[in-house]
Amino acid sequence: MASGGRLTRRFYAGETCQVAQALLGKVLVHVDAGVRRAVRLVETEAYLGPDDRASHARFGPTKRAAVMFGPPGFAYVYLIYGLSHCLNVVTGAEGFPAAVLLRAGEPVCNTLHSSRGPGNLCRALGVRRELHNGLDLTGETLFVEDGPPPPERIVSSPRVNIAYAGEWAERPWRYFLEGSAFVSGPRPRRR
DNA sequence: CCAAGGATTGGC
DNA sequence: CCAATCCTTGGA
Repeated sequence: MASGGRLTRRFYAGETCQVAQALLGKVLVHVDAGVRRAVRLVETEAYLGPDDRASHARFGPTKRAAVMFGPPGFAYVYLIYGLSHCLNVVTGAEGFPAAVLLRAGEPVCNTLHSSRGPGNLCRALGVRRELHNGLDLTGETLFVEDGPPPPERIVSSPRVNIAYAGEWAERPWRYFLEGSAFVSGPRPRRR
């Protein structure tokens, strides 16, 4: 596909951990009332399947998590701690609940705020649950643009703030670009 | 119906 | 370190 074009549903339908890594270096865009707000993604996390004890899908297709059970390429946006919105992209096959949490990006254009951390990333782009949850990411409002592979090395680590998930907390399903100053939380040297 | 707690953040 | 703040979930 042409570099710079929007990612297709086929892209999001891929295996979740691969999609999480493939999103790094790509550009997340929100066309906000005609204003293009964008960041280059530098940190993601995979939430994989109904058995993942860290995933919102662990309780089944509840009202909140229903989007994760739907087709790939849609936005799952939720409110956490009554304060922060978090943006995920639904991945994998329809019926299998999986998503990639977009945790941080480096500012590209018209950002409203720091984009370091999942709540901040949403604030930077003007993404909110009431506006964007369930939105089709192959549309023209909120989408990710394809591009060349990032020059930085991709590093993995356990996911952040999911200690409650028992042994699932150990899975190295957090991915980020090594050396990026825009990555949130703990930054291991390498893996 | 009610209690508990969270895929976070920013301030002390 | 810890409170903010509200929504979601599970259990009575």
